[in-house]
Amino acid sequence: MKKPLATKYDAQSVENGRYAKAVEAGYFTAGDQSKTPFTIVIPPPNVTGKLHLGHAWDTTLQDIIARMKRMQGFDMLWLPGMDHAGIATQAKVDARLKAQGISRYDIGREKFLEVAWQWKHEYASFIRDQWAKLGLSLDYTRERFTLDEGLNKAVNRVFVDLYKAGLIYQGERIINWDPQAQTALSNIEVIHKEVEGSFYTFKYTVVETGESLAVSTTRPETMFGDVAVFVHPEDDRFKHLVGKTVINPANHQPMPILADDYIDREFGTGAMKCTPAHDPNDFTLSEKHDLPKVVCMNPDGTMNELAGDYNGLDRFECRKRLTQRITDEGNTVKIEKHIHQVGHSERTDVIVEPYLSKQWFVRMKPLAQAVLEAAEQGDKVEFIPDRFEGTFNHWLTNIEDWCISRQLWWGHRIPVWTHNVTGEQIVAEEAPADFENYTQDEDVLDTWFSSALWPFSTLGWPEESADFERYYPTDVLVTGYDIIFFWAARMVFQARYFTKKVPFKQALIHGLIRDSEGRKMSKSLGNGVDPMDVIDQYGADALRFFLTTNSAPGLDLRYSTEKVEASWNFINKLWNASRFVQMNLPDDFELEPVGKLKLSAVDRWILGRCDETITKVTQAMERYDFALAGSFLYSFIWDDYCSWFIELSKSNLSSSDPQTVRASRNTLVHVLKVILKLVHPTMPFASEAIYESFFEEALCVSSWPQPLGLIDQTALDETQTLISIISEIRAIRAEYGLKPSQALSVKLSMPLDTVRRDTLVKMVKTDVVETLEGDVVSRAVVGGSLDIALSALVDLESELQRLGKEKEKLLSEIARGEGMLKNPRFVEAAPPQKVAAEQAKLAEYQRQYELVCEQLDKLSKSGSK
RNA sequence: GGAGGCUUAGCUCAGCUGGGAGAGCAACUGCCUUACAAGCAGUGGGUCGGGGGUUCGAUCCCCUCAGCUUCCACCA
Repeated sequence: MKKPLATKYDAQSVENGRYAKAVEAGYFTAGDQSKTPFTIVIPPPNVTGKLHLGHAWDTTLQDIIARMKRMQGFDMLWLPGMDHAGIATQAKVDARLKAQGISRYDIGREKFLEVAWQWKHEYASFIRDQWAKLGLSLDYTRERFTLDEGLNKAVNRVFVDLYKAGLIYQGERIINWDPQAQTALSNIEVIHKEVEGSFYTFKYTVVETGESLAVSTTRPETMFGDVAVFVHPEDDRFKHLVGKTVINPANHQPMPILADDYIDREFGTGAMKCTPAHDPNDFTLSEKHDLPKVVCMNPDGTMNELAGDYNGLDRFECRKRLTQRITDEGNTVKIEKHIHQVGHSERTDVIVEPYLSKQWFVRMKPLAQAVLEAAEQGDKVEFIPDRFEGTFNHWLTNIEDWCISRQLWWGHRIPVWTHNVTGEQIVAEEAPADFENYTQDEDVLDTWFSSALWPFSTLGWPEESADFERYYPTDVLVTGYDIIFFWAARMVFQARYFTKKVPFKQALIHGLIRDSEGRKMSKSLGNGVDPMDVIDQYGADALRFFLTTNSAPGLDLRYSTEKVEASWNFINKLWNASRFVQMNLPDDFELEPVGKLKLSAVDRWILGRCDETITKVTQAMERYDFALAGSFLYSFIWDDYCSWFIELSKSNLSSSDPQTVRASRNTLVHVLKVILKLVHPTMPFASEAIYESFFEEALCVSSWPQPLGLIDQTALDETQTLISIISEIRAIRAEYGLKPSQALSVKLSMPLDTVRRDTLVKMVKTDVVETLEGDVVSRAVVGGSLDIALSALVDLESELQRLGKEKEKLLSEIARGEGMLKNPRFVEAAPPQKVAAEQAKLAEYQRQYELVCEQLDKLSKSGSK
């Protein structure tokens, strides 16, 4: 024995210090060229804060795969890293500066970036601490950051190549503008929320005729940017007005009435104001009709000089005052309540302003098309569950150009330089030699632009890199369905274009973690659970087991303290079972191959169950169905190993035959060893701690278990009979209120070898006799029946009642079985095994039925005596 | 307006390609049996959301209705 196990399972003491040792030993470092590589890149967490339960879930899934693959003999690379999270981090750093009374403009770009890097170092170290507490088997020798030098090279290469291929362009278009962060956003960074607003209808006076035209809007403040009013060309109400002029009630300026069949006659008043610089549809319309594009707001969401009196006023305040003024002037027709979807910034949550602005875009159609075409050829990512492939394809099919420039400082600076004098624009990976004559584009790229390159940029691309050659494409990506669009899809099209491959062969998609009432965990609700608190209380293993065995693939998971506790109980159970085994071994015990020992029936039985478990668990885990694997392990460990095998072994362990003792000890240890290997990926700390109290080698780099193939049906049947007898005796005791301490005598219809007989006596205080005096009660058990003297049970009436019920039940079972087997269409159509199984069941029911009838007969006679 | 998911025991959820409904927790009964009382042994509890269909057979496949939920979408 190597080290005795503590008498109590204490997660803290089991986990503390264990991780650092494994990292130092290099167990998680990839690179063994003799093995087949298996690669996972971590979805890089943002350096904005602490990891939440969602991260814990996501990374635990990856760790389980990594640990299993490593044990299965793969050269496992799990590459860690973090994301600079442009807008989010910049907002955090801004907030930190603000707390010191400084704005980023006070200190300037360079100084600001220093502060941001400082922030990054702090949070990176928090995150590494949390990874360690979770026990993630990451290869830190390859850790990357989305803003590090190598990744910057990759970003520049990609930008320049796409630009040269005409797939990146600069254009003046309507983009989603975040007036708080003062930056452009991509479409998916806009969250649409239902908002109750107003639907304003105002009177526009037609100059030529003096009549008034009613026009509706939800955003009156944009009226300062109006350039026309549109009606449908076929709309009889307005046909006569087309070509005439109306007065905009906001600024009293004249503008034309135009016709376009884009207008929906049914909607609103049928007349629409056109604001090209503040609405994407109006923009399109203005292009078609060659109208000016008038911007009436400043980047910070205040009105500009075009708003006259409202110059400098916040857009919403302007809306209020303008509406009041128009009403005062008698030009308001009506104001109705209106529930509609309004875009909010994902990061700052302010209402996004559609805004005309010059930005950089990625032309998405060709890139998406290439992915879809390759997929049709079968070269595609396998999504698990597969329904997410539909989500993914739908998005790619309906994709819009991607706005990639951000008016931020924290990020990859756009590699475009403009000559200070000539205005010549250079797009290049490196600054021009005479860079002092040029000015680099002030903007940075969307964070997701660099994240999209993560699976290959982290491996050294675009340099010739051994890691890239060996570990790319990666094997599986694990991520939540919420970032399929943001991240997974973008990695796929960038990889398709630049590496001609999918970046990962499989994508394992999981759901979102919710609170115990099914609500999303969020800061505003204050219902978030910090994984570190859970670990402090129950240990990382309990958290990991809970997270990964309590959900179906792709579905959300509700956090539940009770279930974490149940997970803890399970680990505790395993701990105690291990202690039992250890207590029954001599100090100099060395595990022998069990195949050569004098195995008892129960030894062989558990070895057979163990083989089965290895196969089922391995299969489930390879399909990433950890919930199923978990339930197999749970019942094998708790029910088969602890409740039955350990209990049944107690008599063998105290046997007078040294060979029986030896076989029993070795089987206990052998199966425990297998169990520890199988649970290790899910509960690395406790399994490793227990393992090292038995064996020298480190569990995490030991080999995955294989079935022994020693199963023989006889041993299984023999033990099943024993189990059945014990269960029946327990049930009888419970039914008749007999004390467990009260000895019973039973007569069996089948022979029982000495070993099993000893076990029976020891476990249920029951003697096996050849003959019983007086009336007996018979019960069917596996492989035969057992008799007990009626006198021992006292209560004849109860037994008769029970037999009556039993008879009813058996009759209905027999009727069902016969009905099925007499149906020629079942016998012909059903698979032969199924038919055979039904026949066997029927025979067994019939056997039991006869036994019950016999009993009833006998007992009712004796009752009437 | 499109697309997905969910509806199974009091609660939270499993149920793999259709072949007699399961787990954890909760409840009830009895046990300190020296690995574990955070435990052991035993028990009860479900017309698998409603209705139709396919099938010898449906929790599972198809249609339909209802409720909950998520994502996508430019309706002024």
